[in-house]
Amino acid sequence: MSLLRVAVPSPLHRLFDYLPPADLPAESVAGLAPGSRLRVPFGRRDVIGILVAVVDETEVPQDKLKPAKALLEDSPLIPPTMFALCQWAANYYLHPPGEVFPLALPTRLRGDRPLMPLGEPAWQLSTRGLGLADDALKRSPKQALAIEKLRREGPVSTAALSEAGISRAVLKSLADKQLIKTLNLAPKRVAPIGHQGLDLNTEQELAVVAITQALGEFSCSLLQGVTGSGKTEVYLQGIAACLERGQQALVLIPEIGLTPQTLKRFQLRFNATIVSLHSGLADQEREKAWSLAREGLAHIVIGTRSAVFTPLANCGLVVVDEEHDSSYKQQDGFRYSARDVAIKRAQLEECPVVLGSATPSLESLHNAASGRYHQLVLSQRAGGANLPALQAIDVRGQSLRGGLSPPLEQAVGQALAAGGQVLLFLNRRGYAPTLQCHDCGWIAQCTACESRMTVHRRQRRLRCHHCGAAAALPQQCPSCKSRTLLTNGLGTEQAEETLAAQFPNTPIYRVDSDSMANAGAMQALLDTVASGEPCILVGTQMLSKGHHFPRVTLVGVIDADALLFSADFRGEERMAQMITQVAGRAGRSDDPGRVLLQTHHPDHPMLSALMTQNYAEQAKQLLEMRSENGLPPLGYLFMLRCDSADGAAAEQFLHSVRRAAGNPQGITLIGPLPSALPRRAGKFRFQLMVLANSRASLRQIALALVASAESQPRAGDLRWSIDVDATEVT
DNA sequence: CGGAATCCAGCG
DNA sequence: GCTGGATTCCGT
Repeated sequence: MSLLRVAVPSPLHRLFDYLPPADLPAESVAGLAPGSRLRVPFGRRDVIGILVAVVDETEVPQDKLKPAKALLEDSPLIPPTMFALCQWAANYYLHPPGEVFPLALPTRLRGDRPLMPLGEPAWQLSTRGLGLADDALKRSPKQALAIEKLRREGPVSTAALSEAGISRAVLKSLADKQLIKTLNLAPKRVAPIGHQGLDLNTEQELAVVAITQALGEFSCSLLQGVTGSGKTEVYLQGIAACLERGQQALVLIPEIGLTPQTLKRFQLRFNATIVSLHSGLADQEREKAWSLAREGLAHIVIGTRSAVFTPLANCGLVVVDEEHDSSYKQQDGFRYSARDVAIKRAQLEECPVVLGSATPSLESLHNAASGRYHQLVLSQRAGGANLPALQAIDVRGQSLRGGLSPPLEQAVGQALAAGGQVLLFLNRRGYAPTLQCHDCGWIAQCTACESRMTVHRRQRRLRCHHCGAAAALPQQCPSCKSRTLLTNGLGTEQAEETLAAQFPNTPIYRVDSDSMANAGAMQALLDTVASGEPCILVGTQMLSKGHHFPRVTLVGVIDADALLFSADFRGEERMAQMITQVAGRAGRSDDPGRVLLQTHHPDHPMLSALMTQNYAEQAKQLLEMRSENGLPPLGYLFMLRCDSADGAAAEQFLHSVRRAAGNPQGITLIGPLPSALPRRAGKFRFQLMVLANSRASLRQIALALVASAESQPRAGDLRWSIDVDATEVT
C-alpha cells in the first residue's frame, strides 16, 4: 500500500506518514512527485505539509495513520532541484525538515493559497458572445464597443481595455450576461540583451574567460579581488555569457542596503528581466518575483541570504558577492550559511558558482589552496590606484576629544582643508554604551539580559541592543535619586555631536542602523557624498560594506582595540576583514589616501601584521594558527545551544546530552558553558561546543547528540538548537 | 470548591 | 509550534 511521507511545519526532527487523500485515484498515488503541498490533519488541526516521498512501508501502527485531506497541486510547487537542496540542507544542518521546505516557497504559498498565475488578467468573448447578433447591444454603445473590440482583437488585457475607455462596470455587465469571460494572458518571453561591458584588464579578462568556460557544469571559483579591482564587472560579463546560453543567473548579496545599487548597476547593463528578493518586499510582490524566477521568465535574480532557496527554471550561474560576509549565516532558527547552500545548489544545478571577496573567509581560502576551488585573483585597482597605507596611532595617555586623539584630529583637519572627505569608523551605535550614577555607582542594566543599556540621547531612551528593550532616559538615579548621571564610553551619536563642535564648518553624516532606518536614507546619503564636498562620515560597519567613496582621503578607526580583543576564535579574521574593508572604501587613482588606527596596543602582533602585510598574507598565518588548534577550516565544529528561564535546567540538559555522547575518538567536547551573553531576553544561555577532526565523525556525533536531545523530557520553556559550522562560538 | 494559570505529552 | 486535557494555584 502506498503511503505519503510528509514534512509537516513543526520543530520536530522527523517526517509523518499519511494515507493518500480519499479523492485521489489509487493508481496515481505511486507516481506523485515530491515537492507538492498537501493539506494534512496534524494533532487537532489541519496544516500544509510538503510531500517528501511515496513509501510502501511504515513503522507507524496502522491505526494511527490518518488520510491526508487534499493534494493542493498536480505538479509540485517545489521543483526537483530545490527539493533536493532543501532535503540536503535539512540533513546537513540537522534542522527539522518541516521548517526547511517552506523556504523554497514565498510566504503566500506556505498556506493553502493557490499559485497566482503570472501574466495579465484579460477578457475574451464567450461562445454566446461570439454568436451575438450585431445589433443586439445597440442600446448600450459602450458594451457594443467592447464586444466589437474583442471580436476584432481576440483576448485583450483588462488594462488595455481600460485604456480604450472600457470601464470595469461595462465588463461586469457583459460578464453578467455571460457574453464575455476572463482568462489569463500568458506573459511574454523576451530575450535578454546585454549592453557593451567595460574594458577589462588582463586579470579581469582571465577571470571572465575562466567563468565563461566553466558554464555548463559544476565548479566553484574564488574571485579574490582587492577593493576597487572591478569584481562586479567580472560578474556582469560572466552573467552575460550565462544569459547568452539561455540560462538564468542567481546573485546573492549580503544586505538589503546594497540591493538598490546592485539592482541599478545590473539594470543599466542588461535589457532583461531582473528581479530582486529581499525582506522589504510585500508578500504579493515576492510571490510574483518568485514565480518569474521559477518559470524562467526572470533572467537575473538578485537577493539576500534567503534568496538562495528561490527556484530557477534554468539556473546557469550562481554568484555570491562578499562571500566572507557574516550576514550570509543565519544566526537563529535554521542556522544555515547561504554561501555554503549556494555551493551545494550550484552542484545540484550543474552550474558554476563564483564566490567573490576582497577579504575571503579562511574557509574559502583554504578550499582554494587545497584545489577544491579555482582561484581567480584581481590584484590591481581600477585605473592603477594603490591601496591606502595603514598607520597606528598610540593613544596611550593622550587626551581624547569625541574619541579623537590630537594626531587624528589634526589629520582630519588637514584632509578636510585639502578638500577631501573623511570616514571615521566606530562600531558602536547610540550615544554611549553605559549610563552610571556619579554619586552611588548605579549602572543602567537591562532587566532581561546580562548587559548594560545603551544611551540613545536623541531619542531620550535607554535601549538594550540584545533584546530590544527600551526605557525612558532617567533624569535621576533610580537608586539614590542623585541627578548627576554620567555616560561612559563613546557611540556614533556622541561622536557625531562632538565632531560637529570640533569641525563646525563641515557637514557630519552619521551612518548606522539608527540613522539609516528608513528606506532611501542610504541612497540620499550616497548622493550627497558623491557630490564631493568635504564632509565627515562617522558610522558603524554599515560604512564598510559595498559602497565606495572615491573622495575619501582619510579613514580613521576610532577604537581598533574593540576589534582586537575578541573571545571568539574568529576575532582576528573578522578584524583583518573589517579593517581591510573599511580601508578599501577610500582612495582613487591619484590619491590612495591613508588609514589611521587608534589603539592602546600599538605593538600588538595583529596590528603590526595589518600594517606590514596584505590580507592574503595575514590570512595564511591565521590559517596556520587554526591548523595548530584543530579549528575550522582545518577542524569541524558545531554548537549545541540551550536556553531557558531556568538556568540550572539549561545547563543540566546539556550535561546529560553530553553524557549520552560518551567519549568518542577524534572528538573534543567543550562545555556546557554559559555563553558570552549569559542571559538574554530573560533566558539563561548555555552551549556545548563540539570539535571533530573529520566531517564524518562530526556528523556521527551530531546525530547522536540530536537523538539524545530529542529524547530528553522537555521541561518548561527550555529550548535547544544545533548550529552546524557555527561562526559565532561565544 | 470553582475558575484561572501553568504544565506537559503528543502530533502519523 | 500548537493544542487540549491534567494539574496546580488562588481566593473564598
